This record gives sequence, structure tokens and C-alpha cells, in this order.
Amino acid sequence: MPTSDTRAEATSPFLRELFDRDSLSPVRVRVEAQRSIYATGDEDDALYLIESGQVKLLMSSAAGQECLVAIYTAGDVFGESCLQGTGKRNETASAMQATVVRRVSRREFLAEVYRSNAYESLIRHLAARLAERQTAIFDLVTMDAERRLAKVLLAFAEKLGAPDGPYLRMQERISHEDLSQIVGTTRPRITKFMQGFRKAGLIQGKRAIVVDREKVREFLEQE
Amino acid sequence: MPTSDTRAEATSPFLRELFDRDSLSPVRVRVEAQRSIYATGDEDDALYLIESGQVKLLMSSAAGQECLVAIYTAGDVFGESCLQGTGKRNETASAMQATVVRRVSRREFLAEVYRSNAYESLIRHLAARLAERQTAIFDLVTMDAERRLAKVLLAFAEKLGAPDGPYLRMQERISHEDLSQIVGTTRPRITKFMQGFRKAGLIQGKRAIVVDREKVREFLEQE
DNA sequence: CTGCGTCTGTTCAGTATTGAACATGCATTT
DNA sequence: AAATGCATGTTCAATACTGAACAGACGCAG
Repeated sequence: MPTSDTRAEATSPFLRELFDRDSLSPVRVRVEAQRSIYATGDEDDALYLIESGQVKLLMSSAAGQECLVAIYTAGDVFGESCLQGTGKRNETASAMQATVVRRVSRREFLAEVYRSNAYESLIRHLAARLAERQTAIFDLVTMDAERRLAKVLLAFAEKLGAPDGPYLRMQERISHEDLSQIVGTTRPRITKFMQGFRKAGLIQGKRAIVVDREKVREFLEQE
Repeated sequence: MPTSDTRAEATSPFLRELFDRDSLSPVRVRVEAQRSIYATGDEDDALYLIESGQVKLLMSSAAGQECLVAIYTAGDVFGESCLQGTGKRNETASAMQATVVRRVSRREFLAEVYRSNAYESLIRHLAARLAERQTAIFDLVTMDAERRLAKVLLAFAEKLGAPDGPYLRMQERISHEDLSQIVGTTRPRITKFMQGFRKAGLIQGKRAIVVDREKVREFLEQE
């Protein structure tokens, strides 16, 4: 019974802390909204910590098809794909709003992991991300689009939302367009589902989305 | 343009070698066809090397829905999910035929990685698996079922097949049922697609599937 | 060589999903 | 306040997909 936070993953504190070490010399980079930090095919051999803002990770095909793999926010580390050691990115990281990141090269990062004997933590982290992706695959194969959307909303609410009675209030908006690229369906479909959810009381509001944790869980339970 | 071997992943030689070290004391286990090596919820804290046979990794829900995440064969290492350190399995590994595996506990495995200073290799391996899963997600979100099937066939042929002219001949069969759980569609659908592929010359034969690498690639290219 | 079980082939009605088009709403700029 | 631009809402015909049911083929154990 997979219940992981599909594509709204938390970063383990240890990874975050690594970026604070004096021995590292992270470069602080400010990125405009809609600008990419790295793109498919780039030779970018670094990891990033988000100081503020929001970043989406997307894969795309030559034909222009896109899929949103994950969204990261302040405190998250992303760019682990460089740990493959191929030197090339196979996805694009793009700022969803004005964002500030700290950048550390793979070599420096790994050297610091070595110095602090933190390999097992890093391995734990990667194994956990692997499990999350695996759960995402399971969801795509076995659940219908509506359910997948509910799950994604719940995941984001739990990651980004502030408690508000039985609700979780999300400050950051996610466009229907983005949601469709996460869920794997079309934009009009998302609109329809969202309306249904609103009617059923699973979510509330338009500007800031407010999610009723329990009701969404209930919806996901029912066969 | 993701082109990884979706769900037919090769194991890096270094991982395989680790299982040969004298300092490790792997337990050799013989598993009957259709028996599971570990199952969802099990407390199984080990990695496995396949000596002979074939293993499928599947995730399942309480409702009985299943999804085939990966297939591993002789020489592959699986069970990395234990590296999360939760002590519990969140997927099931099941022998598709009589299979012999070598089992090494996580602690022993990591100790050996430490002794041989091979952390970076392990990290590379995990990062690569992560990228593969990511590609699988992309495929599920952006491609239709027929294309996904073509891709899966190609991946397996390249992993398991022996060259035979322009073809790759697969000794091991994969049932339509299994394929449907990989691709995320129904069994009758797979049958239909396979017939279409046969007509178009992408594949040949019934017993042993024979795949025309080039033709399948062509099919995948065409938008 | 017979029966059994498993896998493949086939059909189909019902449903879900796509993709394209157009309409509306809501901020931001001028 | 009008104009602009972007996100959401709405519709619909065409298509893809599901799930269930049944038939045939094949391999294997008795």
C-alpha cells in the first residue's frame, strides 16, 4: 500500500546541513521566474539547495512533450542526477518564481560527504527518492487520473500547506497546466476534477487552495 | 529525449563483484518459481545477487492492484530498497522461474563498500536507477500504451536478447499479463498491440519473441 | 494421449480520455 | 478604465481504453 508523498518530496535535514559547512564554498545564484537553472543536455555537475522560491523538475522530449517530475521549495536539495557521473543533465530544473539557490559542485559535495563520513545518509536519501519514484510509477499504472490528482494535491498540501482547522492552506499556487503534467492528463480534465473536489468538499477556494486532509484521504481509500 | 532502458536495468559490474569478496559471507538461496523472495511489509534487510533465473519486482495495493516495476536476471543485483534503512520492504520480489540468489545483509554490504572505498560507485548506481525510474514516469505521462509497449519490448530485447541478424532473439518469455502490468494497460490490449507489431514487422515469432531493433526505434521516433 | 491449467486470441458494450476550440475571469500595465 | 495577457471554465466529437466474457492453443503431468 504505497502512501509516499508522490512528487512533493522532503529533503532530509542532513543534506541541507551539508550546504552550511564552512569547508564548502557554495555559490549563491539568483534566478528569475520562468528561467531554468539547468536544462536537458547541459553539462552541469552540481547540487543545489533552495534558499527561497520554488523549482520544478521536468523531463521533455524532442517533440515538446513535458512531464513534471517534482517540485522543490525552500530548504530542499535537488540536482542529485549529477551523481550519476555522466556530466550531463537529463532533465530541466526551472524556477517557478524568483528563486535563490546555493550551488555546490559534485566534487566538493562528495568530498564533504567523505570528510563527515556521511555516505550512509546520502545513500539513505537516494534510496528513499528511488522508492518515491517507484510509488509514482505505481500510481500512474494503477490509479485513474482523478485519484492521482487527489493524491498529488494531498502531497503538496502536506508539504507546502499550513494547518487551518481540518484544512491545509497552500500559499503557493500550482497552475492546472502544471498539475496536468504531473498527473498525466489534460488541462481541461484537471479543471473538471478540481470542480468536483470543490463540490465534494475535498478542497476549497480558488486563489489559495485549501485541502481537507481527511476528506481527501477518505476519497483515496474508497475502492 | 529520454532513451533509458525502462525497467530492464543492467547492474553495474562493480556491484556484482562485491558479492564475490571473501570478506562477505553471502547465503545462497534457491527459490521455486512463483515464490517470493521478500514481500511488501517484510522485515528484510538485505541485497541480492541473482546467480540464475529471473526475478520480478512488483508493488501492490491492498485492493490487489499490481504494477511490475522491474525485471532482473542473472548477474543483476536487487533489493536496494533496504538502503533506505526503514527495515521494511515496500515492494515484492518474486521469482518468475526457479532462481538462485546470493543474499547479503545491508550491514555487511555497506561494510564491504566502506572497506573497498566504493561509496561513489554505489552512489552512481543509485543515481542511475533514479534516472531510470524518472524516465519510466515520463513515458507513462507522455506516451500512449502502444508506444510504451514498444519501448518495453526494445528494452528487454536489448537486455535479454541475443543478436540474430537485424533481430534480437529473447530466450525468456514474458507473459502478456506481466507486460500489461508494466505498461499500465489491460491484457487484451497487449495482445492486440503485439499482433499489430507482428504485422508491421517490429517483432516476430510467438514462443521466443524476436525484435527488430531498428524497426522498433523507427516506430518510437515517428511522432 | 488425455485432461487440466495457463496463456493467448477475440469481441464488444460501456466508459474515460483526448485535443481542439471558444468563453470567461482576473490581475497587471498603461 | 481600457487593454493585455494568462489562467481557468466549458463544450464536444473523435478516439482510446476498460472489463468481462468466451474460444482456442499449447505444454505438462498423469
